[in-house]
Amino acid sequence: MDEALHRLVELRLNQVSQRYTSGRKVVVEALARAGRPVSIEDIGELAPHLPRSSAYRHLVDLQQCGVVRRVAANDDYFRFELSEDITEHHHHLMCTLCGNVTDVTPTPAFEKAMATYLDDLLASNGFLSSDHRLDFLGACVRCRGALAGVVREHT
Amino acid sequence: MDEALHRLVELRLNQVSQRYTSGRKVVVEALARAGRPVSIEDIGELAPHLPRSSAYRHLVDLQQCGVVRRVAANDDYFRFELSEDITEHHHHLMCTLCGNVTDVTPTPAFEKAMATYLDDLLASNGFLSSDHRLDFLGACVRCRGALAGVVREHT
DNA sequence: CTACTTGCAAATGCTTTGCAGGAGA
DNA sequence: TCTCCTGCAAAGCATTTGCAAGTAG
Repeated sequence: MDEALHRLVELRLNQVSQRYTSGRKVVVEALARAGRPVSIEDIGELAPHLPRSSAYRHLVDLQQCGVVRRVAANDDYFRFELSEDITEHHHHLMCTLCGNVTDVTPTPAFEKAMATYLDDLLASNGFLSSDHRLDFLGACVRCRGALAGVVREHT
Repeated sequence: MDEALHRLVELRLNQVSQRYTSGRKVVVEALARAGRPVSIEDIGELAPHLPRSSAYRHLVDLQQCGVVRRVAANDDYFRFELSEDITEHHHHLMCTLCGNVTDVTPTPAFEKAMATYLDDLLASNGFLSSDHRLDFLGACVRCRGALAGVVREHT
């Protein structure tokens, strides 16, 4: 299962004359295991022996060959995830309380509405979109639970 | 027209014991005139006499009182725009060729689909979203025209 | 007068890069 | 053996902050 992923990454790296080395593999595995956008900090924890400068460099290389996508979260740190043609198209739930990001897959009904909207944008603005990102900001279920506790105490 | 905006900003600043000074007014006017998310660089051009450190500080203050929202574009620079309760809810068209960002207002049909999707997210993930951002990445009409020219030349 | 503002210069901290040694094919 | 990769340390650069003078009310 992960074999297919590794082979795909190797192929894409080779296409730009680069090698799938152990350091790069570590990064890819960290992203695959996380299943959500991870920060450099996260990668530092998931791969303790990998120097930061190498992690940054691997991420740049993996972005250039289309394996990784950089995600701008609502805070000051970039996150990284496997690109959607490797995983699946998804949206992000960003908790503004704890900062964590979760993936969600859109419902068919919503995807249909999005497709229609894309057509509208091309017709009305001449804008041809190749990709989009939809991020929801709010409170995750954990933080909402914690908040409810606090509120209860104060009443 | 702009009078209402200025009064609103002054009110919000006063609520946190801050003053609506000329420097802050310059920033607000730059954002209002631009009508799209602007970078610090843009602000530097729109308000040449305002020091950067002051611009940054004003933006922080204006964010804290809910007048300004920071937008993470696809490149390395943050952009800033008036918050949606002052302007109107909108999405972004981000051109990956020239880097410019344009605002678009969603169609009623799409807004309806979005509302339904929000309900789904609460039901399925327990995530209560207070806000969302939808950015389209692609090629704007200008750049597409320029590209077409290049492609034509090469055939 | 007292509290908030502002400009300058210096600091901060994430991210990038030069370089020299190491490794894949 | 020729490229590409990697680690370290140093540099870059957008953004933040300390401080002292300025200003609003």
